[in-house]
Amino acid sequence: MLKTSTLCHSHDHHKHCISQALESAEALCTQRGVRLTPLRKRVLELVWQSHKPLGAYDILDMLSREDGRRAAPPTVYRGLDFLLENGLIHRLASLNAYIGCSHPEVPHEGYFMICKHCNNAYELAQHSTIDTAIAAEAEQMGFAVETQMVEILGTCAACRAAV
Amino acid sequence: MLKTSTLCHSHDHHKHCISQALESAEALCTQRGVRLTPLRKRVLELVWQSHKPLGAYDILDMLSREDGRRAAPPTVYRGLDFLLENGLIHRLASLNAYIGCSHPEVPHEGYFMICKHCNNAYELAQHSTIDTAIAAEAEQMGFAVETQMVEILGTCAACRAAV
DNA sequence: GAAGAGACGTTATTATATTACCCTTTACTA
DNA sequence: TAGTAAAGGGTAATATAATAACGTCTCTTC
Repeated sequence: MLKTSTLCHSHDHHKHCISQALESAEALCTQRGVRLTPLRKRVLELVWQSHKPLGAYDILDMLSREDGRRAAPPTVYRGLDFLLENGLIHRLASLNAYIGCSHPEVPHEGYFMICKHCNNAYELAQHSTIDTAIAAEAEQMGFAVETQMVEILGTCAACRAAV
Repeated sequence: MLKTSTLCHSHDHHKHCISQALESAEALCTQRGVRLTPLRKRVLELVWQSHKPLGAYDILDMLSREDGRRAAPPTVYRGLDFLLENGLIHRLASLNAYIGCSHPEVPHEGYFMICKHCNNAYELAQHSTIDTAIAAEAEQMGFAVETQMVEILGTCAACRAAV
């Protein structure tokens, strides 16, 4: 039942990946009656340009470079907040970083395996056994779950092989 | 199989709890040949004074108040680093906060349920079903786990009852 | 076209964490 | 027991992450 976000193996695939994400973001926003403004779209695009988690200030630098003038933090954080609220990206608390969500249609928490070597973050599918386990433990404690943070750091299969 | 850290229900119990923690910290450090210096001990004590996660700058303020003079950040962070390395406290990434570990004898990752209302953090026992689930998923991906971060935010049983 | 809401620019500030430098204390070893 | 290396910790400065407060512009809606 394990499913990871599809990683891109080529430049073309990656481009496809980004445009796919933007397209479905547009559709979702339209459907929900919220506005995917140019700024928000640009932030989303920047986040997707890497499959690796990106810091807010990284995005800020990219924006600034594009524009010439220096963008200010609230500009980026507003974009990120909107995208988070709409489930289009996830925040990785352990890295203070943000990453595109591969399945924004269904609101969900992100479970991640993060490789310390290549920095890729693999999003685990919802309804994994982890999900079940957490729900069960919470139930047992009488704890009402609101937000979950599951971030596993280590070495991915590819990097282990590459030693 | 669920076990939470014992919460203190009275002032006396709490005092007992702190001295217990300090005692076992002393023992562990001696056994490991590392030094639980006065500063480190003081930081540990401050962390334990609350069962709620405490920010580094909260600790800094407490230290400063005790001393009269203003302590500087590295003072606290060095203490926290030592305590983290020796498994005497855990760091909660989602809150940028630190909390005493109730079972420092066995090195382990912390799994936490954090109540948004009372701010208590309940540490789940190792070998919980969550543990098993994560190991299984990692295994399946060929991912070598190093560090885990499981932080569940919500409302604890006591606070739910208290509505 | 006036009122109100939403988006975003701008400046400043707060919160969290680290670096670099230097001196003292501790522990080891000859 | 003197010499020395390593560890501990004070201090100032800086880096990184996030928010607050306020103003303006552009829509919609009446």
